[in-house]
Amino acid sequence: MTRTTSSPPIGVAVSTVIFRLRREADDARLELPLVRRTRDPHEGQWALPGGWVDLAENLESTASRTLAETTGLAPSYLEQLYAFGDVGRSPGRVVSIVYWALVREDIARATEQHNVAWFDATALPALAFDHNHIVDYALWRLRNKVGYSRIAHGFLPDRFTLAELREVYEAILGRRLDPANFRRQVEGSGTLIPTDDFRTGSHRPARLYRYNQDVELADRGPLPQ
Amino acid sequence: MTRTTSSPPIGVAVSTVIFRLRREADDARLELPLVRRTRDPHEGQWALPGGWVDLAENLESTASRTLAETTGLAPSYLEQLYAFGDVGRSPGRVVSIVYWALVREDIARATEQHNVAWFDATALPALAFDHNHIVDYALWRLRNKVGYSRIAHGFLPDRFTLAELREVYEAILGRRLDPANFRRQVEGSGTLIPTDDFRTGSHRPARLYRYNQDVELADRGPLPQ
DNA sequence: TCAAAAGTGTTACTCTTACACCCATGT
DNA sequence: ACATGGGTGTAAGAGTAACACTTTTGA
Repeated sequence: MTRTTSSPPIGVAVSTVIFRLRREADDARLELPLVRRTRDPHEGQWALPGGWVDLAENLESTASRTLAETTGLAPSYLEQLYAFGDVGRSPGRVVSIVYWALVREDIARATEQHNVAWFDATALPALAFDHNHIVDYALWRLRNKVGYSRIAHGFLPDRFTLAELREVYEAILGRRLDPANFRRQVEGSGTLIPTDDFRTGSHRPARLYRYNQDVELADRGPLPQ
Repeated sequence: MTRTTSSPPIGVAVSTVIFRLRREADDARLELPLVRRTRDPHEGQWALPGGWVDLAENLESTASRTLAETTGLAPSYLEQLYAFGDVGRSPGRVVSIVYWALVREDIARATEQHNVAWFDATALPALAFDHNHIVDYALWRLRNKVGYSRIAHGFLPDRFTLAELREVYEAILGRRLDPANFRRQVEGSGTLIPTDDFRTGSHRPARLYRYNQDVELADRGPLPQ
């Protein structure tokens, strides 16, 4: 198990699937940013943002850095997704550690960079490498995780109404939820703290809630790192 | 995002947490094989089996290979656990893609290799690198996964009694389960097919069951790769 | 016939789901 | 006043957990 440094090295890269929630007239949908490749392989095609891992940079730091470079934002949630390293997935043997992230910004901020565009996460074009596959897996993980953890709040500001929170769940899960039952479940979980303020809108004002920071509950296990 | 091949390369390794079930008088417990390191760093300490990834070898293949070299066995279950790549975890920057596996063998076969020993998974000595942490995470994942998938059968032969299956669950979860309720749950899931044979032992014979291969149910999502 | 595991029955309790209904506000 | 979303009540059904009970074998 000594490292024999003869053959050409394996490239280690990090890519990140970054989700944001785009609110529209009657519903909301998931979007993610893609970068147009300017060189081979797959020149001209859209790909996940990412980059090579610097020798003195942690994997998660690389994900945060490329995320900031692409969107100008800091993630409200960031987690490792999977390490993809099959021999044929890229010329010259590259192992990609893929992360997935949530960002809070709803409207496209100063994110208008060249060669970066946001796409509907459920209707993507043909991407470079195995990136379609990776996005599918990230979507599955997001939908799964929303069921047993509090990540939905990664899309929301500090204070929000129950209807806004429910809208996030509905966008992720792709189906409507009963407002009455949703309220009871989320109130019963103890993860929300009601504030004294209300969001006044077109009809009866709705109470604003914020997160209970103390409750790290059910975030599913010890962090691996 | 071009690969600048100036600095020394990042090493890419695979390690594997291999679980087996050791049956004893009244209960069963989880064990895993460790390898005694013969060089620095951490010479003399116990570590997870693993090795460098060959340039033409898939990550999962590397896990299978090192698993076979260590135990002489083929895994009945093999899944990626996590990619550990923090800067300080090993001298010289190494990214370890860690897998976890189940093997069927109950008794120690011809596994008696030099510098390889099996340890109680819940009472390990101080291991090399961050391997204690990795094992903890693998144990958490195993316990978690047994709740919603069929991996428990990775420890059992083709045909088995419900008591044997329950014993596996009890060893993994670390607590007793009600035989009556366990039977109903597992029978109701439709994953088991009863055979016409019975295991005759010290008391009333117990029916043998086998797996329903058709039901890939609830193995939780699309395979990432 | 007795101990012990195999297997069945029953009940209480929790959680989910569906949906009826009242409340409070802007227009 | 009324439409609309905020918020409460309630009851049926599914799933869980605890435990009493019957069955079948080897010793």
